[in-house]
Amino acid sequence: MERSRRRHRSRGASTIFDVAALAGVSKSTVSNVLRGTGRVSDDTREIVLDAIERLDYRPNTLARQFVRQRTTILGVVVGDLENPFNASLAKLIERNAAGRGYSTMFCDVEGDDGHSLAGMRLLLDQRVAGIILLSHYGRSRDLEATLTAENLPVVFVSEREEWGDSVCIDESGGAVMAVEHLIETGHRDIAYLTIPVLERRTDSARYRGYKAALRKAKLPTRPPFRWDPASGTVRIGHERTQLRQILEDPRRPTAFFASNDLGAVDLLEACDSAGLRVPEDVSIVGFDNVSWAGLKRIGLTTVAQPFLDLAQIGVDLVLARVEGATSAPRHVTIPPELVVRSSTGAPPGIGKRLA
Amino acid sequence: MERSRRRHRSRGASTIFDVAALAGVSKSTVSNVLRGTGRVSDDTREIVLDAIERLDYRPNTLARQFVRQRTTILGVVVGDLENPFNASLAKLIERNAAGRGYSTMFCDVEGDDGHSLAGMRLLLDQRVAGIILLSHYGRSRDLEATLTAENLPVVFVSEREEWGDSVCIDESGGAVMAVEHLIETGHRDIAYLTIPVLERRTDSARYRGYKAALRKAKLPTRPPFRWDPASGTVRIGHERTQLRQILEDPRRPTAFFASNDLGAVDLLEACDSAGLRVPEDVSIVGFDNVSWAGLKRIGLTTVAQPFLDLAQIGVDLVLARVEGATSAPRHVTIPPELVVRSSTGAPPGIGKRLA
DNA sequence: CTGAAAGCGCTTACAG
DNA sequence: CTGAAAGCGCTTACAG
Repeated sequence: MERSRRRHRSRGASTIFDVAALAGVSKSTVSNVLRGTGRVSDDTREIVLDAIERLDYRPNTLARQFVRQRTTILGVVVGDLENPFNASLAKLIERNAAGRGYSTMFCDVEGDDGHSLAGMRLLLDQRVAGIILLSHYGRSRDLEATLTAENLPVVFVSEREEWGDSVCIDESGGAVMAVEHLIETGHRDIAYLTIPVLERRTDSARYRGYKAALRKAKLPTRPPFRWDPASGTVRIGHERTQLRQILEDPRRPTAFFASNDLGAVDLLEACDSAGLRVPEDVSIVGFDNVSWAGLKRIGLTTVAQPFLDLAQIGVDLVLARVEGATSAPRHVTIPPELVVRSSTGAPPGIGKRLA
Repeated sequence: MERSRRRHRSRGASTIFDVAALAGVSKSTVSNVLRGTGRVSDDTREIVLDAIERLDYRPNTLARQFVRQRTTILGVVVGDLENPFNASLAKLIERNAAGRGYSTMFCDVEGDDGHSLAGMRLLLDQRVAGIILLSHYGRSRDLEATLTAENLPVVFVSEREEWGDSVCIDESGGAVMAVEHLIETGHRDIAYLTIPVLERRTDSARYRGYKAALRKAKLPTRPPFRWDPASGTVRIGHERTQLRQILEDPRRPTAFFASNDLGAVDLLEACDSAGLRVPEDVSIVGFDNVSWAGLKRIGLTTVAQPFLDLAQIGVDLVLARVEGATSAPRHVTIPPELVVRSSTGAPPGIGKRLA
């Protein structure tokens, strides 16, 4: 009777009930076999597995997720999926998660907060098992409140916040590598140039590395050049000026360490249009090694983030917690790598001297 | 009694039961209010809505999806999420879907088929409401079988297959625009150059446009140059040669229409290293207008795909079907747009004549 | 217009 | 080791 009622289901996929009936056991036993709960005799297991195969049975994920009130979905919150840095990371995260049986649900929280929050709600309503945050641009307050309230595993990738796990490169160490490369190439006047999209904390760490490297070499540091490429304005301390003016000033730095590749390529273009040659007149180092940094026409020397490691460790961290770990937040730091290309070279003075 | 049993739930979120109790009505009525099923008196509705608000009740999505055996999740299958073309589209699709209350689940099916199929299984097991396919690189056979078996709404974005809805630009029309631009600039010997990643059908359409434009102008066409940038080999008909040789041959085409931007930028670099100036010696047009095509150092003239329209129409099409439409497959074509930058100019002969 | 009841396909104590 | 039963939080005919 129960059987006949059930048959008006649209899709004829078999259920745990069918398997139990065919195997001549109870649903509980089938369930135990399915979940590998040990207390099933080998004979019974055989019979059940056989029935499963004969019926081509696959457990209904929706039912399982419902009864467990937890899914095998990972939520990925990302500032801008189109940004090549995020796109590279997103892809690898998806691959890693899929390899471990988890689906990946994305939420692009760029732009206005209303949309972002609505998007986050969708993610939370779907009861994702955990959340991976990529460059969420710091609206961390609300997030923290919401996510800790839900008691959801959270990992920051390429970013660090104390209230969740995190994996990122040694940011200031990477900056040191960048600046030391410039110093070795002969530069003595190096500026740090940063753009608004960069997360504040990341920005400070990179600037810290910049200062450390110069101090170690007993060279002067400059305050950060805060550039808004859209308007062309640069803020240095309390002073405001145009990038153009800086570039046209003969006392300009001979090299720029840009806080990320997007800023670096914008600077590259600004140099081009100011008639400055890179690297003959100005050297530029970027940060991230986004996918187009290696285009020959760009040839950006940059600090590479090991995307594969970031993605893998990020997924590991969040899944460990999803699957039960309850340690204090773990913070993993991995080493960056300098990639030297054609945007750096000896400063003009040295160049002449050598010639 | 039922009440007390229920209270060992971990999260104290209120359920439809709580709302019903507080409002003094049945769960059915609450459900009717929630789903806007019309047969509820205004008074009752008021009371229920009030209770919902007081309890900060939000329906349990997992339960709803389970009982309906359908989710509000859209699956996006993509060849390579890191590819800037796909990344742009993916982002906009996510934004559009979220705006309409649907979450987006990604599956990157790049590379080996085993992983791809496993990824697809995850998507299907999650009972996504519909599927959006972006450049899935043609392993269409299995896909069609699987997806039609599941009777799932499917839309192809920037691609066309008869067995699902689709939205794409007028591919051959775009190619005509590209080639006519070259003709107008003075070129008489134009080649079509294509790379392996391009989907076959797209490739043919673009080549068709190439031929049409040249024939209309009564200019000679060439067979497609099939280039594999990895090896450097070009296949033209049955002949095999190296791109380098083609470029060094004085009888080389004065302009290349590359089948997409990735191929175009590779060609640009090949020209650079062969000592050919672009556009003085060789003109290049790409296709897609990926995010970095506009970098000044690249400056690729290209046929732009209107990403926003593609994403929006794609989501519209699949959701229409998700929400009940049952028409025959619909195929939407939208116009492309030529973006002229610095990679095209007059051919060498004309240049001299003008000088 | 409203409510009682069955059902979706699993998991999870609990008995035996 | 195995099974009967309750329960997860909704939706959906069906009666009234």
